[in-house]
Order: sequence, then C-alpha cells, then structure tokens
Amino acid sequence: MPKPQAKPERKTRIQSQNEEIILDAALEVFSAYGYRGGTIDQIAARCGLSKPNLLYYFRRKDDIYKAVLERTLADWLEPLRSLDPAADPATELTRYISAKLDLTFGRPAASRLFANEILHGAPHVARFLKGPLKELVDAKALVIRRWVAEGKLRPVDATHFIFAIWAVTQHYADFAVQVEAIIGTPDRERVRRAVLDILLRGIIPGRG
Amino acid sequence: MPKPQAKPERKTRIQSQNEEIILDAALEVFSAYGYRGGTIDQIAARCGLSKPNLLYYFRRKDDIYKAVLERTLADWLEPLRSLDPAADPATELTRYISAKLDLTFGRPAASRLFANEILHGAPHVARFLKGPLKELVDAKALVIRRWVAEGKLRPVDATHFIFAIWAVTQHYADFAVQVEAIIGTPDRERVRRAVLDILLRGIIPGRG
DNA sequence: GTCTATAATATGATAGAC
DNA sequence: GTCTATCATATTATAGAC
Repeated sequence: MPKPQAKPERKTRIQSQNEEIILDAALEVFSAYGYRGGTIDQIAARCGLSKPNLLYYFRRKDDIYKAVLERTLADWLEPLRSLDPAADPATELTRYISAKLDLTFGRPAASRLFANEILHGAPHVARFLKGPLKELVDAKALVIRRWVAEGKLRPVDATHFIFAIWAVTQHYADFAVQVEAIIGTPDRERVRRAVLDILLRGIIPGRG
Repeated sequence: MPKPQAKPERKTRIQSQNEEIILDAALEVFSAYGYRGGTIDQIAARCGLSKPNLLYYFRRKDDIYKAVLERTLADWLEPLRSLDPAADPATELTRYISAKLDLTFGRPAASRLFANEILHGAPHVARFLKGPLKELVDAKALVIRRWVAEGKLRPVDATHFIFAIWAVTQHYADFAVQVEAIIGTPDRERVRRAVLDILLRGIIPGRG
C-alpha cells in the first residue's frame, strides 16, 4: 500500500500512474530474480525513478512485493471461477484450458512470480491458498464430479485433474527457457491443440 | 569444486564426507530460499560447520550451488533415459511416470532446486538444457512416435506429451504447499493412480 | 583443517535540502 | 514529490592465529 500523506487526500493521477509503473517494473524484476534476488535498485532503474522516490510510493520492499502479488491473484482465479456448471463440459473445459494458456503466454512473468512464491513456501499467500483458492477448487471439483455423475464426462479424479490442468498450462511460462531450449519458441496454436488433446481426450465421451 | 591444497593429494574420508554433508545442507537451503535467498551462514549452521570452514571446502557460494545442482542433474535424466523402445508402451510409460513421481515425493527439494533454476532463466544450466536434455528428449520423442506409427499408441504430440508428464509429476513437489493447502498431505498411491489415468487413458489403446 | 576477527561490498532504508 | 547523501545492516569472502 502507498503511504497516505497527513490527510487522506485522493490520489493524484501522477500518483496512480507512478504506482502502476512501479508495479509493472517490480513484476518483471521479482519474477525474474525472486523476492530476495530482486533489488529496489533494479526496480527503480527499470522505471526511471530514483530509489528514494520509489520508496516514497512504497515504504518498504515487502510492500512493493505484496502489492504486485495481490494484483495478480484476482486475475489468476478468474478463468476457473467462470467455469459454468450448466454448460457443456467439453466446451467449458476447452475454454478454461485455453484461457489458462492465454494467461501463460500473455503474462508469463505473472505466472513465474506466483510459481516462485509457491515454490518457496508461499510465505505471503498462505492465507489465500487455504481460503479463496481452496474454496474455489472444492466448488469446481464438485462441478466436475456432477458432470461425471451425469455421464457427461468419463470418471476422473476431479481435484487432481484441476492440478493437472494448472501444471501443464503453467509449465509453458514457468519452464519457458527449458521448453525453448528443446523445441525453440513454441507455436501457441500447436501447444493449445496438444494440451487440449492430452488433457481432454481421455475424459470427453466420444473423443477417445 | 573443493580447492586442492598445494599438492594434488587424494581426498581424505573426512573431506569427502564433509562435502556430502555440505551439499545436502545446501540443497535444502537453496531449494527453500533460492540462490540469492540462501546464505552461506544458513548452510554452515545447518551442517554444524563454521562459515570459514565451509568456505575451505567450497571457495565461493557459487561453487556450492553449482556442485549441488550438478549432483541432481544426472539423476534427473535417468528415468527418461531408461524408457525402453522395445518394451510395451503402456508398461514403459507407466513405469516412467511412476519413477518421476517417486523422485517428486522422495526428493522434493531437488525438484524445487531445479524448478527455481529454470524459473529464473537457467543461468547455470543453459548448456545442459540445450545439450544433453534436448538430445534425450528428441530421442525419446522419436520412440513415442514410433509406437504411434506401429499402432501401439494413439496419436499424440510426442514432445508436448513429455512436457505434460514432467509438468504434472513435478507439480506435486514444486507446488507442494499449494496442493497441501487444498487437499492436505496427498496420498501418494492415489496421486499415482490419478496421474496415470489422466495422462495415459487417452493414448493407451483399449484403455479409453 | 578449523577457528576468530575483519575486510569489502551490496542493499534496504532514512535524513534533509529543494 | 523528488533529489543527493548517507546510515545501518547483511552477507560474501579473506587474513592470519592455532
């Protein structure tokens, strides 16, 4: 959070704008080097502010990190949240996986920031994982189980299936340098087809 | 590498033993906090050596990190390497995926160390990725394509299928705190069955 | 080989002028 | 709000006694 000056005045446009610039730069730096590895100097340099000026907007390094992390969490839940129980499973799962891949390729830094946070024990988002995330996954696992019960989907371990979707899609952001080392810059449409095929062929009736 | 004293004497048992202890401690520290986040102090404290004493065995922090990373790379390739083209695909892929899961649950710190290294651009293992790893993946993708051509496996994008296996199996180590937040400590056998089912059902003939 | 002490550097954070 | 200068601390790494 930015420090409010004496009186709780409304933010100027300059302020909001600078905060955005800082958070964009912080996302790049923290996702590339980790929390400990990224420095305030780097972030300041990247957005053309002096270090003390940056620290005027965010008093401490930790505040910057929390802000950039929180900004990504909401977006992260959205695709799963919009999984519609009333619609056709094949359509919905295809849409969900495609949306996750769009995030992966469109905002790889956000994926890597989140991956880094989890990888190192989720010190800043433990509450988020055990609260909103768990609730959402539990709810959507129920949706999948209902689809299975209704015969619209072949039997599958719902929660682990969600984990598999996350793992496979985020892989192309989190392990991008490895993917690139092996196949060069991946063709997004080919990735999409391959991933949909691998994840869905076995459980969409009439597709196996 | 440990610094050889004046003459290239053979290592004493104490030396080799201490190096092992140091590398074990370093694996824990670096995998938990990242390269930058882990300190020599932490590693020294964890293995009961003084910091200068530790630096007698490995002159620089970077040397410790490289050593512990290299020690894991060979083991990481082994399961894929042993994929047998002459054997039955269903058996081989089941064995491979199970072996990966055994690594994930048996040595999660090693998985997280590697994940962290890749996540941050693979500064230390770029050559490994473009050399031995790429060669191995290319070779094993050919094996899978042959199986498909022989009708032993349904059509699948071989390389992306290997990526999917990596992603799904390593997820249980790299994102362990997230998994735990959602389902508690996972039951390994259930994970194994779920993962095998999700990854193989669609492409093993007669299993869909 | 192992220790204490310490140098050298990097980095988070603040003081105070403008 | 933004800057220069600087402090305080953490951390890598070394010197030199034992």
